[in-house]
Order: sequence, then C-alpha cells, then structure tokens
Amino acid sequence: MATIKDIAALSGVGIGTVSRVLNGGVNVSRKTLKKVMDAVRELNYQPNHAARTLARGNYSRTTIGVVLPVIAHPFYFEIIKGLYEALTEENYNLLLFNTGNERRTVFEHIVQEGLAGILFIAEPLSAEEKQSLELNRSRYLYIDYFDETENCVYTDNRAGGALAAQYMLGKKLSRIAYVGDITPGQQQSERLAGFRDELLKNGVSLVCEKYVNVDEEKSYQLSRKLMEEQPSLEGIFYFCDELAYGGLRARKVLGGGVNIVGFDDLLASGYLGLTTIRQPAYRMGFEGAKSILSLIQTDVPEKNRLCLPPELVIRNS
Amino acid sequence: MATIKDIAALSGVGIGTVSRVLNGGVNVSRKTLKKVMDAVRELNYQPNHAARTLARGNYSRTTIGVVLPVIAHPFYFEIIKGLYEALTEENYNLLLFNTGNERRTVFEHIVQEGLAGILFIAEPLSAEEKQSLELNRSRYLYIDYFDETENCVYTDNRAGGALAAQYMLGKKLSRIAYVGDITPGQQQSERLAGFRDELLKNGVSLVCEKYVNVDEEKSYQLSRKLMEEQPSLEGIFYFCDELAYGGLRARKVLGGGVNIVGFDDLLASGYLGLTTIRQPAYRMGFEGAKSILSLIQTDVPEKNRLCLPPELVIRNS
DNA sequence: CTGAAAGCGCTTACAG
DNA sequence: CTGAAAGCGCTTACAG
Repeated sequence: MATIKDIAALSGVGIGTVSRVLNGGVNVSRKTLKKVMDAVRELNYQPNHAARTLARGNYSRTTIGVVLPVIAHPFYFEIIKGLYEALTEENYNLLLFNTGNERRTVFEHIVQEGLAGILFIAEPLSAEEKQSLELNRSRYLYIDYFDETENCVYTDNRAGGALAAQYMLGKKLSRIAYVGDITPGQQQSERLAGFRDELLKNGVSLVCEKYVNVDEEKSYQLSRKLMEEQPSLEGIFYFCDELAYGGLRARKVLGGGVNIVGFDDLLASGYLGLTTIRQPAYRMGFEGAKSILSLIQTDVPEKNRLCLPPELVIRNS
Repeated sequence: MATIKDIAALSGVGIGTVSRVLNGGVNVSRKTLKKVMDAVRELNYQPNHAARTLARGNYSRTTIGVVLPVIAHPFYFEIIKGLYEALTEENYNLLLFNTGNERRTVFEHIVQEGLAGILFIAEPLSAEEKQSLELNRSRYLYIDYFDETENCVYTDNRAGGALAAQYMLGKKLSRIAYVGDITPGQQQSERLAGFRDELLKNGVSLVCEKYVNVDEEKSYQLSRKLMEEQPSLEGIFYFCDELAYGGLRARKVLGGGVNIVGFDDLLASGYLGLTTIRQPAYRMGFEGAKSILSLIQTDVPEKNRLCLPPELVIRNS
C-alpha cells in the first residue's frame, strides 16, 4: 500500500503538503495540487484511516456492534429496526456481525474492533468469551436472551406461553398439542414451560409435542399429518408464527376447526388473521439501544435487566 | 481518556509491560499482571483502537458501509439480507448509516470512515458528494437506483410496469387506474412509464392516477373511495405491495371484482394471494455485494451496471 | 504557499 | 520477566 511518503517522493513535495491536498487542498497552489493528485492516482493511494484518526485525535467511537445468529429471521429485523432508530437518533451506527463458522476467530475480531458497545441478539456467550470482553473492557448487552449475571433486554417468554394457555383454557379447549422448533433454545423452553404449567394448573396436559425446522412448508406437512392423526385435536400452540402459518394452511386444506395460536406477531400475521402472542420486537431493539447507550455514557457498574411483557393478540384463528 | 502511559505510571511499570498485559498477559509475572489490571480498572482504561491498528500494521479494512433512506421498509431488509449473506461469507461486515437530518455532516463522516466500500441503497448522490467520494478514493455502488455514469445494481422497473400492463391486457381489462406513492422517485416514474406505455401501445389509457403515502390504512381509504367513485374500474396497479394490501382490504369490504396488482412481492403477499411483480430484492443485495467486492479486490476502472429483471407472480387478486 | 518536526497511543523486537 | 526505543501513517502548528 502506498503511503503519503510515496506520494511526497513521487510528486517532489513534503508530506505536509500531500496531507493538505488530501484534506481539501486549502493553502496549496493549483500546480502543486495537480502534481500531488496525479501521484495519488498513479500510486492508487488510499488514506490509512487508523493513522488519520490517531493523528487527528478524534477517538470518540460511535459504532455499536450487533451480533446475530446465522439465520436472519424477519423477527430479528424488527429488532434491528428498533436498534437502528434509537441509535441513529443519537448519531451512532450499527455494525452487523455473524459469528458463523469460525466463531472463535470472528469473536476475537469483534472484541478487538474497538466498538463503543456490543449487542448480542439471541447469542449466549461462553465464560471464555465473557472474559475476553472483560479484558478489553467492552460494554455489551444481550437482546432476546436472559442471563441473570448480565445486562439484558428480553421478552418474558414464560408469560407468553402462559398467555397462550389462558386463551385456550378460556375457550374450554382441552385436547391441545404443541408444535415447536427442532433446534432447542432458551426461548422455546421458556415458552413451552409457561404454556404447559398453565395448562397443568388447570388440569390439562398436552396431547403431544412435535418438532420441525422452522419453515412454513415443513410445518404444513407436519401439521397436516398431526390433524389427520388426531382428528379430535382442539388447539395447537406453535413456537412461532412462521410455523403457525403452515398450520393455517393445513387446516384450510383439511377443514376442521382446530384453534391455532402462534408466537411473534409478524407483519403477515395481521393480514392472515392469526391469533398470536405478540413479542415486543421493535421495542426490544429500541430499549436495548437505549440501555447500551446509557452503559456507554454513564458507566454504571450495576447490571440492567429489562423484561418486556408479550401480549395476546386475538384474531380469528 | 486514560492512556497506556497513565496505567504505566500508576502501576509503576513500563508501557511495554502494560501492553503485554492488555494483550493476553503472556510473559508477565502474576504480581505485575495484578498491579496493572488494578490500574486499568481504577482509571477505567479503554484501548485506543486507532493506535492499536496503526501499531499492529493490520490495515486491511473489511467493513462495507450501507447507506439507507430514513424509512426502513421491509423491502430494504430483503436487500440487506442478501448483502449480509454475500458479505459475511467473505468475512466482511456491514455498517449501517442513515443520512437523515444533517446529510452533509453525516455524509462527510461516512466518507472519512475509511470503509472498504460504500453501498447506497435508493440514495441518489449529488455532484459534490461524488467528488468527495472521489477525493477519498472510495469505492461505491448504487443499489436499487440507476445512474448511467456509476456502478449500480437495480431492478428494471420499467419492464416491471410493462409486465403488469401485459397481465391486465391479457385479461382484457381496459378501465385501469394507478395508485402510487405521493413522494416522487425514480422507481415510481419508471414503473409508471413502463405500465402506461405498454397500455398505450394497446390503445388503453389510464382512467386516473391517485397518490398517497405508503401506508396500508391510507391506501385502504383511498382505494375505497376510488372503487366507490369508479364502480366500472376493472384493474388497479399499485406502486407497491403495501399499498396493494389496502386495495385488497377495500375490495373485500366493498365487494366487486376489480383486479389488483402490486409490486415487490413481500413475504405477506404470498399468504394474501396478491398478484404482483416480484422484485429480486435479495438478489439485488447479493449481487451488489459481489459487485462491490470485485471493485475492491480487482480495482477495475470500468463501471458495472447490472439490471435485474422483475417477474410477474400470478396469484388470485 | 511549503517543509521539517513533533506527536497521536499503541506494539514489538531487542537487550538485558 | 521487564524497560527503553523505534516505528506504524498521518495531521498540524510553526517558521519561513
């Protein structure tokens, strides 16, 4: 990579002059300016950002890192939207990461980025990773994940599950099944626990639990089979809306009046008339952003834990 | 801000030792390590990223900036998803910006960020801005915007409009209206031009054009009024799916068999059975990422212009 | 209008 | 295991 020194040598001027040209060209003669610009182009010079920042002394970092799971679900985008709006309002920017394949390497890279703060969306951290964050004195926060020793903003998934159960119990349903994500996770175990406990409290136990990958088509197949095998089923609680959509389709094809309840309340759910548990996705992002900002700006030692309540949205499914 | 020097002074060691502690603590006695760590905590030290980068000599930038309009539409998220997947595959990261209020300041900031490349989504650039990019020798690319003098990846909106017209003509419709976005833009003028020209070629002219803000409710109101006032209307072409959803609702409430065609093919459109023109949003992002990467890596002087074809998706609206 | 020099905050051989 | 020193690539008064 060519440096300012190379430009200075090629154009026969001092490095100070090169710098002046590169910074708008004030106090430089037209002739010198041209010479320097020619050299810049010839050597395909690109300024070194780190050196500039250091020399200028403007160290204030305004970038917040966001680490997401590989699979970018529409639901995450709602969160990101909330983050984005709260952050840009304060002139912070969002840097998106994906720990993907080589988690370890990528993680080190993220920590070393010198970010003002890091947000982990639905990403649990190992003890080793936490230590690395500590060593670099990074401020960080979990979103959509609960850890009682860390800062976090999350949905009360257990309460959400209970809400779904109460709704079904209110409709006097007793033959109820659960359709979930084949990949286990904190969100699912909480939702299911809340759902099951609430049913049990009222003397109802689940007919069965089935698991698939989160995919409308897969869920359609599974739901269809389930409805055929269990014609007396009165209600199905789905781990998320996307799975519930498959249920909606199966019910339409097969007929029958099984009640379907989802979880998330994605945009399409309103149009489809799906009864569901609304997660405050946007708000989770928004509050998460506010929270990391206060962590950065006020530097309080106490941990913040914000638990947001989900909400039952009754439509006609 | 405390520097490594302050830590060294407070803990009574040399700066080299402080640095060693901060970089994993190899070759440091336990005692020294503790002293230094205490000082780090006491002074609330945070490493200066610019200085680190400069000293380490690892300048390779792997961050791509993405500049979006203020309003983050679901459609943009599809694009971002495409970008994200193509970029993370090559270990690049995404930095999101919003030129918002103080465009000029923010723009300067973006240019000075030292990004590997910058992607402008649906954001036209002024001559002055282009010059500033040039001066900093930034690689950049338009997405979802056409400019014949720049690198860009965009949808053939004109062809999309024509596709919608052909579909309606094929159904022998002749009393046709257009409902658009009240904010003018290149996308809209292209779509409408393609639509109108194709109709005209077949001797059909638009009954009327109406404009609202892009909002389902607003479109519902407008569509309802339109359908009431023009009961003989046979088709409505909407600027985008979100507007078309309002039309779908109005038609449902009012009854009547007016044909509705949208543009975008958002996720919900499949579930709602909306006939629409599918924009290759994901692919635009994906190709945009590939394109900026090749710009960065091969440094070709020629401009790349990639025009992606939209596609008619016939459902039952 | 221009050049030489100091300095930004760190890392990293090097010598001990 | 530790300290002193050079150097990363730039900017910015300063003197001319």
